Amino acid sequence: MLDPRLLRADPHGCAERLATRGYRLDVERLAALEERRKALQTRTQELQNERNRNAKSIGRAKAEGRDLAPLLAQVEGLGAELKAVEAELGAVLAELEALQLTIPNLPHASVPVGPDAGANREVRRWGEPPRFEFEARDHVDLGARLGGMDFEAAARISGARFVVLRGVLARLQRALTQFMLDLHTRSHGYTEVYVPYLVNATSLRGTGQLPKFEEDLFAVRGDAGLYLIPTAEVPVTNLARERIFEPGDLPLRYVCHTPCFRSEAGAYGKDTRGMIRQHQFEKVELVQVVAPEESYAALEALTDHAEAVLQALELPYRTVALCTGDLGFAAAKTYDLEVWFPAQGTYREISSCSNFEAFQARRLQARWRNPATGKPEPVHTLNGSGLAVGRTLAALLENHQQADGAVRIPAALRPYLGGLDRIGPPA
RNA sequence: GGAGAGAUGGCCGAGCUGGUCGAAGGCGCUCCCCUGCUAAGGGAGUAUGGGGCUAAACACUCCAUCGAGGGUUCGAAUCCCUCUCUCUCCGCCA
Repeated sequence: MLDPRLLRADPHGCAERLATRGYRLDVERLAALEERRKALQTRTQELQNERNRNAKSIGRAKAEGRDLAPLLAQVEGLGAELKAVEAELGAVLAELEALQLTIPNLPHASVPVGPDAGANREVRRWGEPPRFEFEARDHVDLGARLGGMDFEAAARISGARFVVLRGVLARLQRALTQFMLDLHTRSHGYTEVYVPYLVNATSLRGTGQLPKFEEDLFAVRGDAGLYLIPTAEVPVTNLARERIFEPGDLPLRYVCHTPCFRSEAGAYGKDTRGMIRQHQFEKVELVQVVAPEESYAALEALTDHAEAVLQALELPYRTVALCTGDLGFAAAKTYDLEVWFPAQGTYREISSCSNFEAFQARRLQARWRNPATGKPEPVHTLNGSGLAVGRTLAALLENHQQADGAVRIPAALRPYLGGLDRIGPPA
């Protein structure tokens, strides 16, 4: 949610900045609603004030034993009028809120302006794409040869876009997860958290998945109104909801491993092969809650933390600053990390690191007491994948494959696999 | 799953035979005074969100909030209904 005061004070400025990300802000509609809101709210409060004063004078009169009839006659009709105005105000506020909840965040000034992914700006590259003396296999082939990556079994059990891992590949996924958690907790100052995988609608509204992106979510049957988490971002960021932090409490740095569930409605036909786009995948997520003036330094640091995983795993990647048109709904600025996939001969997203500024914090009512003003003000929130484990597994298989179909295990990961330095097809 | 109890400000805790209660009292915290150190004592202040006013802020003022939502009433922390959560006992269970 944008700052309602800013939206009121400078709607055209907001509209201009939102236009760079392809969102058209209906300034007239907003102004009309705002005008009605102001009139109705003022009127409501006047009537409430009148009611309160009347009630008090009746109370006094009763205490003094005076006749209440004339006073009661005086307030007749006031209640009905108040009720009517309140109802109208409620409707306008609901409409205003519904509109505000669907307005995306303002892009930061440093975000390159452009209509789509084509305008994204590469900021750096790390590592050399491997050159093979043979035809590079993709992770699906490699997985099949190694044994233990079974899409057919998953389809039988659940349907398309699931995978069953067995044996060394299941262990490899677990090893990757452990490695990432250890790196972030030991070297990057994050605290590991364990959180619910089912969350309520309020939590999803807080981080921005609702109301706009309900079709991407799996809702759980029954009347509890719960959803499967699409990312750990939701429960972890909601740790800050309805809280007021003291300056000394910040920054909060959390790392969390969870499965993620995405319905990916409408995405069928794209990236259908392999573990790249699944309904269920593992992810290690980094979340930070920081004082506003720290947030852009925190974004750089958080991105470095995610990059450190790729470097330790010796996976070539590039870092891309998303342009205004490619930015996610809630983000003010985003760096995507794209890892090299040899079989496709291209870089593909494996992490997305974003600063949401106060956009989520305002929806969450996540605040800190700014020592400069002494008042509660929204914090800034950030998150990034550190990393998506399924895609990391796929990238690792593909980048470290050998001519014989075996896969080299990078040194950093070996302690998590009992010292194994390669995994090969069963003898 | 069954039975019962409860949810009040940063914390504890009164109020709950409806009226001057946004809420006693205590603790904590902040500021001031006093005290030649530490201790003790006196005074003032100390919730959150929103509206109006303002170029903005301060100040001022109004509204809302006593778990959430609805209802009764001129008036609800107090009465009624629904929901959520917490605690105790029993059962079940990884």
